Amino acid sequence: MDEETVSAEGAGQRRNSAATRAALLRAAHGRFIRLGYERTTLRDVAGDAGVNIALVKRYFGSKEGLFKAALAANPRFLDPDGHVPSGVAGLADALASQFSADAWPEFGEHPVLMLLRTPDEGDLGDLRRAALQDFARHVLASVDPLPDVGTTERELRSQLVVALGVGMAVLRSTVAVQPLGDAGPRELAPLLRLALRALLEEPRIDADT
Amino acid sequence: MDEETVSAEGAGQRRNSAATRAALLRAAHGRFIRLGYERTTLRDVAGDAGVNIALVKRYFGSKEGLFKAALAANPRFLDPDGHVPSGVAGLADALASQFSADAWPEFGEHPVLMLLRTPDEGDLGDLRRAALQDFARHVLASVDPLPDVGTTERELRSQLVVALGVGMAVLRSTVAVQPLGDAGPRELAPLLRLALRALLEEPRIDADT
DNA sequence: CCGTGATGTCAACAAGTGATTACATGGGAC
DNA sequence: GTCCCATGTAATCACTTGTTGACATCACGG
Repeated sequence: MDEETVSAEGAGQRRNSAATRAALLRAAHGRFIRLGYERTTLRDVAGDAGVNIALVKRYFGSKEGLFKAALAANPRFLDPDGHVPSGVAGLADALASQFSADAWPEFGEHPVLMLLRTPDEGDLGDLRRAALQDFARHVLASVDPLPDVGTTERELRSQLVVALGVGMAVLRSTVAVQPLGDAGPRELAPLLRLALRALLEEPRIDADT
Repeated sequence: MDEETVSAEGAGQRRNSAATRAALLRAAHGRFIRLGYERTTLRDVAGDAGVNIALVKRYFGSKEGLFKAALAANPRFLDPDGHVPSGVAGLADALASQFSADAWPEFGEHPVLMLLRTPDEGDLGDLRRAALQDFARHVLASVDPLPDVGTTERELRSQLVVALGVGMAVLRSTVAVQPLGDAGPRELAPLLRLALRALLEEPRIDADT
């Protein structure tokens, strides 16, 4: 892989624990997003950060501690600037821009991919489940509640929107299916508006075509 | 994990290369789907099949050969019985039944998950890209072509449908987000009809709400 | 200027991986 | 019955991984 992407030797400081820790965290964050937990090796992370591997233990205790720290530093979806988009159109625009090509250049891939490809064991599974449910909650908060729809179906609808986003991220990054892989917000947003308006604003279709 | 799930000692045959090969393949297929390529170890596969690990080399050459064989044995989506569903309603029903809980009991998870969590190196990436593009092609074949829509946008629309399916599989199996995780075809189908009708039959929304 | 704690380096370990080799054994051909 | 090859077994190799402890070195207060 490409090495020395981020280095701890930024300023003149030869020894700076905060900078070292930050470089390690940034390098790990990128690898966790692009490669997942298993395929990320501490030696590669330390190589990216330009730092000795033993410092992972010093600053994060273990690989799992490093992963949890990166997970805590993961950006929130749909409101990276702190504000929730309003209405289906705004939500579709936000999804389109965040899930299209060339978004998240600092990570190389969509940060939601960090939540997948994680061992199911222990509390890591709980952490990502919570993060994705939070994602769905943000979707729900962006639109007016549908009348005549129970809370369970409302959750289901919002989670289908999240599923659409997750699937887009996976197909774009991991598999690079075309033309979805290179699609930008201008091509995606109109279609996402279609799907989101149907999933979040239209009554269900029960019987026939 | 659970061991001895499938055994080569089915019949009285003490030595049967075909049975051994099949048991190995079935055990590997299940593990590849549930755990992905990396977390699947040949020792566990051989343990599941009740067979010595060296037989993997004999029958499949290597771990990658075993993976390719399992990938070739993967069921086709949307037409496991050979017939393509017709119309958006039929497509939604097929998606709902294949992507809801308790489908694919022989694998434990949705077979599409085998296509993800695969190293990008070499021809494995090409294989899964082809499989997913084939999936999208089946989606397109199930519906009447939209007038006034170019082929690129048509492909994009069908791939968004695939993204929805992939996202559902991921959220259901890997993350187990509720209520999507336990949703059955009866809850999913009406909502999928909404999304699919919008994505495949409605004209795009360009300007405002 | 020196000691003391923080910071970083080095070498090694145990566990687990896929791969490979030499050997044992069963069953059918003759 | 007796070869003989397909089939299966056991042991091991070379390698990578995360982890660890002992040691070196820098920074800074006294």
